[in-house]
Amino acid sequence: MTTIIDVARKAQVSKSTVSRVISGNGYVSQESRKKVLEAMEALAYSPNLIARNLQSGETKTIGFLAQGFFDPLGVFLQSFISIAKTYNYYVTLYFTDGDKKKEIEALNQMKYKQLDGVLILTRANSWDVIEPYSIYGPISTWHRIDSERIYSSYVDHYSGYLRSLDYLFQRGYRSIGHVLGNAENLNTKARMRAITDFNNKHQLPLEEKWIFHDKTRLDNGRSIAQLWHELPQKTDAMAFYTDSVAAGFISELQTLGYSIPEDVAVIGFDNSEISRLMHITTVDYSIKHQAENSFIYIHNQLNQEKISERKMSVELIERKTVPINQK
Amino acid sequence: MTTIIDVARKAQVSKSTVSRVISGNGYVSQESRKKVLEAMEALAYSPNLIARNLQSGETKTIGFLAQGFFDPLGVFLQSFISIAKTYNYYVTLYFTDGDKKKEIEALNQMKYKQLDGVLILTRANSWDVIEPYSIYGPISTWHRIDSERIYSSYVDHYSGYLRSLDYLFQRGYRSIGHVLGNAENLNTKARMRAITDFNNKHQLPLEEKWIFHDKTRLDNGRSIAQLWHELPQKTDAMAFYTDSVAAGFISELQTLGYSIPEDVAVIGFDNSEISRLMHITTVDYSIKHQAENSFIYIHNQLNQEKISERKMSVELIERKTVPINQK
DNA sequence: CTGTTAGCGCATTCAG
DNA sequence: CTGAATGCGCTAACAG
Repeated sequence: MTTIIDVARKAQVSKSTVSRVISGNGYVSQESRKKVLEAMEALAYSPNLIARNLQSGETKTIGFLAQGFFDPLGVFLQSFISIAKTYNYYVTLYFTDGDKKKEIEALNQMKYKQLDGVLILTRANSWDVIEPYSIYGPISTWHRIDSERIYSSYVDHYSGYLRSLDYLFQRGYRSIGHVLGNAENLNTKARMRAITDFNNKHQLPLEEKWIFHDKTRLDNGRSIAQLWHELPQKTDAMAFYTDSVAAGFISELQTLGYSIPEDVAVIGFDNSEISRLMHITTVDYSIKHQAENSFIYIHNQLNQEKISERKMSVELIERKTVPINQK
Repeated sequence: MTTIIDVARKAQVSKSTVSRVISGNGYVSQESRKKVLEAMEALAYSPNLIARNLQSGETKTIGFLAQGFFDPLGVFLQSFISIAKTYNYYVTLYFTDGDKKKEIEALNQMKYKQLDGVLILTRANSWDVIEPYSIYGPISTWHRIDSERIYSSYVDHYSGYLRSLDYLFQRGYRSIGHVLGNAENLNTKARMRAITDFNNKHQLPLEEKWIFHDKTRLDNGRSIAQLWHELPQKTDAMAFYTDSVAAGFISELQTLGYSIPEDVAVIGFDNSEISRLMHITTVDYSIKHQAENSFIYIHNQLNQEKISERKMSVELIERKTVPINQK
């Protein structure tokens, strides 16, 4: 392996001079520069970034934590990596499988100086446990949390969900079921408020048994389909907190012999690829921008030059799973 | 930041002793060990991994290169990360967007000592360009290539595809269209051979216009649906090289007013989540095992202790898009 | 069993 | 404009 010293020797200069031409810091005469460049070329020299990292104290890499693979992750990840690359950051992935220890290990990589910052897509530990790690480096997430120390690129799920419900109402649906995420999640709470306000506005009763909590997300809505199937009095529409779960719900109901949307209308959330493929009406809230903002926060904490945040937006995407109600 | 020296000072020993208790190499008396452990605790010391990496010359991280996000990537990635973690490796992701320069940059990270090895899921450059980088570290891929220097965890696409075609034949289909990947890809060539042999065996004519090459993969089969729609004489079945393209094909045909499988039967490949959701009959060839084998190769190149490879298998998954042909 | 010494490869003072 | 010296934090070889 050729090092800076080999280059220096070959170019007949000191290694500091070589270092200067590589980094571009400091003055170097044309002549010296030329000699160094030639020597580098001749020796096929390439810098050892570990050494540079040790010196600078940073690795230019950001950890991306998620429990595992689920649908919106793809879009988020791709946008995140893309913007990170633009600003010369790398992204390393940690799947925790919901294991708290694994998550802590990943968080600790900041302490060990392996990671400059961390993005949490889906967490395993409670925020109280995670928060203290922010002393080792910036942490951001797309979940809605109230914290001074963790950035949240959340969108307004209250109004987003209300948008879905109003749309169902306009199209003639009155008995609406809800599939929400983990009850402790603030996004879920925002949706719960939307449900309450929606029911009050339209004088609809709140049916507790029509609210489902999909805690695991693992079976992608299949179990929810079973529960719906066993419902004595079925809803004529179902609103979901995420497309992949809506997709699994539809898929399973079809297996059980139902037709969608004839037997039940479905509205998703995320506008992910699966919703496009399965013609599911959904809500787009720009995961891309969220990913970018999450990165921007981390970047701005780490660097002097600041990037400005992207604007968020929410949009309803009409497809085929919410026709006008004929019943 | 507290370093090994602070700990040594506090514990009243030399830094080598501290290093010994951390790494577990060499002998340390109970007494010294105890003092060191206490000091570490008291100072909340944690090792700087960059320094360790500089010393060892490796980073324990593997680059995962892909053009961008597409369906089977999720399963592959998850399995890959999972096994990598088991052997204490990290995975950093590089999306090339099909840009050759970006891919080279990523490959160069091995030269810069930032990456110990590289997995290529989908490439941008030709293999001839990629191969020389193997001098900097092990490279593996799931594509089928003939190379001494790049490992290929491919499965036998010839027999896998023949399996699909025989299944279609058994179920009564005689006019079969094919959607294949890039024509230069060896997997594609294997499938072409399967088509030829299949046609010969059953005395079916080879219809060139029924063979489609999906070069981009970007629109997920939508354009193929258009082409099929414009076919003067339509096939009664379509076989695909990957599920996501089959899914897009179905989705687009539905938009055009067709019914699947009534108007055309569809068989996919990969057994990915999307095929399960959309009830697409497909072939499972254990992406998980491929991911594991890809990692195992890299690991074995890098380490003394060898892990043994996983066995591969191919299995047909019957779902709803290939009913018995009634026509 | 332990301390001293010498690097790993590079960047950055500080003189000159 | 350039070289010598120092250090980033840790590991490993070598004496003792």
